[in-house]
Amino acid sequence: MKSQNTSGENDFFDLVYEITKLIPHGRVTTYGAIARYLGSGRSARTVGWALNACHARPDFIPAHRVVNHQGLLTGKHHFGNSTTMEQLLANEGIVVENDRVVDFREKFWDPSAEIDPFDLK
DNA sequence: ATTCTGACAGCAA
DNA sequence: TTTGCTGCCAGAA
Repeated sequence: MKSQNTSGENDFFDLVYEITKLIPHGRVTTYGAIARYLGSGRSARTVGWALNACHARPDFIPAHRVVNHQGLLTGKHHFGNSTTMEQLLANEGIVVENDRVVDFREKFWDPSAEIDPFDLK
């Protein structure tokens, strides 16, 4: 049965959306980090698949803050124009050089490490 | 129902 | 070191 979760939705997709919306302004994370936080670990592809459907969501999903583990804007092509994602990141102070987030490691925001249980309640 | 693809990531050679 | 294959989950044909 589908039990309701106090943190949000139980659906993998919705979970991805929730986490993505929790990404701080000016920070980025990776598909694998989200998947890992969800407990799936290697289901990073599903995270990307969920974000692919984020446009179908009424809520704004800052999917531009989600990149692959290299810091590459692999999904930029899904923002309509290839430059939209880069523009959004640049708007947040994130410098994108050659489709890659500059100082990605500094900008990286790991949900499983940064989110405290107190912040979730 | 089966097969393939997809905004990834990890591991083997 | 780089390259390639496999695993993962969900949806479309």
